[in-house]
Amino acid sequence: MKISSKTEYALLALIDLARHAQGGYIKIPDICERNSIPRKFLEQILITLKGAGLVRSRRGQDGGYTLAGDASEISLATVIRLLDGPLASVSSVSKYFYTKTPIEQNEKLISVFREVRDYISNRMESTTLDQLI
Amino acid sequence: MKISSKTEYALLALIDLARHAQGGYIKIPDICERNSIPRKFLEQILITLKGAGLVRSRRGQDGGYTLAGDASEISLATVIRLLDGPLASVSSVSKYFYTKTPIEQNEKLISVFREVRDYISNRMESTTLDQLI
DNA sequence: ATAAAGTCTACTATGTAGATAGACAAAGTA
DNA sequence: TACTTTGTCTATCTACATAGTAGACTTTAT
Repeated sequence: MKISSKTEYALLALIDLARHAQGGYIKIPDICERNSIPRKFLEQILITLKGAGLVRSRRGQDGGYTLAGDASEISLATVIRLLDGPLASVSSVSKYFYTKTPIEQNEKLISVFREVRDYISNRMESTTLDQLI
Repeated sequence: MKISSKTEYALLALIDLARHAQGGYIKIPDICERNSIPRKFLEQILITLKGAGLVRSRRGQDGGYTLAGDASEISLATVIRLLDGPLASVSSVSKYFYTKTPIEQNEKLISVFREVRDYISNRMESTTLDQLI
């Protein structure tokens, strides 16, 4: 029922990039310092973000990171799913969602959690980076 | 962002007890069988529930468990908090909730998560066992 | 060439989830 | 009283995830 610090750092880093979008490529140490993120940890996170096409990078002097597209195209849901996996809030919700629910499972209980999951999903899907600058 | 199976089992067990409220004390093996819960695991969970005053127990022949009060007095929130801890969905939300938010923290980001946490909280607080039978 | 970046691979520590095992205690029943 | 049936307590275990750290390597601008 919580978000990992990996995801939290990823979001802070992306927002940092969005804020400094005009400044060209932003260096890892700058992002780290402004957001209190451990350097080596952020490196890994950025590589994941790059793999997903959310950011671009350049090496060497004047290198660094920058958003690959517009901040309005990146939702919280995208980032969370990338780093933390599915948003489901109870294991059965995702496990049995597409199959028949076992008789033992409580339909009403499942539906409460499904409702919560849908709310979270909508909220995260509809919030984009540009709204967080 | 998910509920542990411990909590899931606890809820299933409590609902089971609520369903069989007329039948006096319900035995652990019966609950296990009806809900596919590992026996020794459920034992521990029930002891926690008992410690919190949600259920009562009796040993020996005709022993077992029963709800301590009315099913309408037990909310999902109570059970989840008891077994999984706070409902907060991002570490900073609970960590900094009562203190000054560090400048590095993104106010808007925090408020999105706070909003989600509040929604979950309300939903879980207002859903009680008797609605799940 | 060289310095300043990012990149890749590996490792480690710590905690938590999800159990399992077995001795023990109480309560009812013959 | 002895026995059986139930819950209770304590200890232990394995697997995996989280949250990082270390260091050698590669690319690029000057």
